Amino acid sequence: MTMLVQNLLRNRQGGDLSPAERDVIERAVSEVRKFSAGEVVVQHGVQVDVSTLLVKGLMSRHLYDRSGRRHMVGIHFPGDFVDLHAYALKSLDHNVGTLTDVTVAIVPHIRLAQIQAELVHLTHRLWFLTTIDAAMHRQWSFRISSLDAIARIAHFLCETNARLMAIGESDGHRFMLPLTQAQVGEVCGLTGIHVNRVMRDLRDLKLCTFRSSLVEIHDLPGLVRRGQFHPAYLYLNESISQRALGNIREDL
Amino acid sequence: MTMLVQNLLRNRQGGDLSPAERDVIERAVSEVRKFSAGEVVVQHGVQVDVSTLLVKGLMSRHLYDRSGRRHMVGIHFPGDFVDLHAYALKSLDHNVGTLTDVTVAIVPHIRLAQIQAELVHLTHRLWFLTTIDAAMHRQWSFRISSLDAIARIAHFLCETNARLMAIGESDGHRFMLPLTQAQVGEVCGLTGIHVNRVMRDLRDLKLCTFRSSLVEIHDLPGLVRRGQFHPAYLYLNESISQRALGNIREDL
DNA sequence: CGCTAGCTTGATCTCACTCAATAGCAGTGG
DNA sequence: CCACTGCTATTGAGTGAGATCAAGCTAGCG
Repeated sequence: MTMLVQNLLRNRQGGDLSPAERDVIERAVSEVRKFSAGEVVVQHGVQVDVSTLLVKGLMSRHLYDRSGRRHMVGIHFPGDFVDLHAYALKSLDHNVGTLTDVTVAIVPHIRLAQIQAELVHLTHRLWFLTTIDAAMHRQWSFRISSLDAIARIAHFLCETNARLMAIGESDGHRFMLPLTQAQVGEVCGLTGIHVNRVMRDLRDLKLCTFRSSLVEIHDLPGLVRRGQFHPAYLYLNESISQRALGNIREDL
Repeated sequence: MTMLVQNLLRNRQGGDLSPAERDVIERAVSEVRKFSAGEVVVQHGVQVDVSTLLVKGLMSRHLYDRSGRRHMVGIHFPGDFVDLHAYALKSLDHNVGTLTDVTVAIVPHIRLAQIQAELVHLTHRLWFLTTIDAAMHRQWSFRISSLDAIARIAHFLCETNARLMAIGESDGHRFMLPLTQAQVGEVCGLTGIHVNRVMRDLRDLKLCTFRSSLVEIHDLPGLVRRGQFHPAYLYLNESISQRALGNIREDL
């Protein structure tokens, strides 16, 4: 009843989970936990036997370089099964932490194993989910290596808008994103200072603004174009994909 | 008997596939095909119902930016199940192509579905495989955003050495890598011209050389250090991991 | 033997980094 | 109530790694 899993696989290609499937996942949850902003939830290299489903708040995955600088390789929103891949990997190659205060649902791998043995379709859907991770990572590395600073941030904001739309946390033009400019820098491979200048440019270009954690997109098609954003890699359903591009919905 | 799958999951954590499991995969192969260098094997966005196991040669995954420049988001060696994730995704968000002449084994998804319904452990191992992809992507985006040009190439060469060691294609210090400098640039987010300068630097530093597709590593620990390489993300077994770092094997 | 692809080197340019300084704002405690 | 602290945002000046443009070189191959 707690609706812990209401956003899981919501608005993805392949259709929503059935109520029965949702229920299976919900019952696989052993515990609901809360963490504060800035905590480490999973340390890299440490063997784990549970996975973490994000219910509320923002989490990140990150690596550190030798000089101690953090680099985000993923960011997670409610409904994301943040480290489902730990079920297959046993230990992670990166750290998982919180960006805000969060609520998470803990799912023991032993219950995932039961699901895998009994429910082929649901297993397939969960597998699907972990491969979308990889798709996002591909896009992140594309973003960093091929786009200039303005386009990187534009691309990141378009992606975030699309993902939040899928879970009902963005109306397509406004959403909350409780990140500092420095953290956006960690995502996009830029310094916080440069993020600041780019945000000013985006404002001057009348594309979007980002003040006190509120992102307002004034010209979504323009932002999409500037960021070379194509939402195919998110494997969202057709309706959300179209809206993520700023197209008027002609269907319905 | 053709040993199409001899390198699949070889030397990974969790142990090799059993002969029976190997046999299951081998029998799931519907066809063996050959492609020439530079061909497109899977076009992004096109629905597919087979996956491709690389038997011989090199393949890549890549995206194009608006100006038509290609950016590699993955590179594949024999034993890699290149687009196994297509089983979960149905269509890909990127292109798959050949870098050299290749031989591949085609595995229809319908047979993977049978395996998934019947063989829980093998399914888990295949799932594991797709999540390693994601781990590599994370490392690639780390590499591009956090390392300078020399370190990026050092890191890439260390990774390649490790992966090729796992399948017996590198002795730990010498291996064939039939890529042009421009292609290495596509991998590392650099121009071919700059790759050339960096290769000269690596030569001058007595770390390694790369001539006519032959990589010779003269100082593996030095290369590892320069590239901030930690092979954990490849989930190789302990022995190969140690050798990939240039450590003398004390065990055995 | 000429063509083409890949390698090599030089000159110049530019985007984003670094360092530095200031301003705004929230929370904390005297 | 204000002083103090710490974090975030903002702007300026100088620097540098890698891009771009251009040209010459090398080697395999029809």
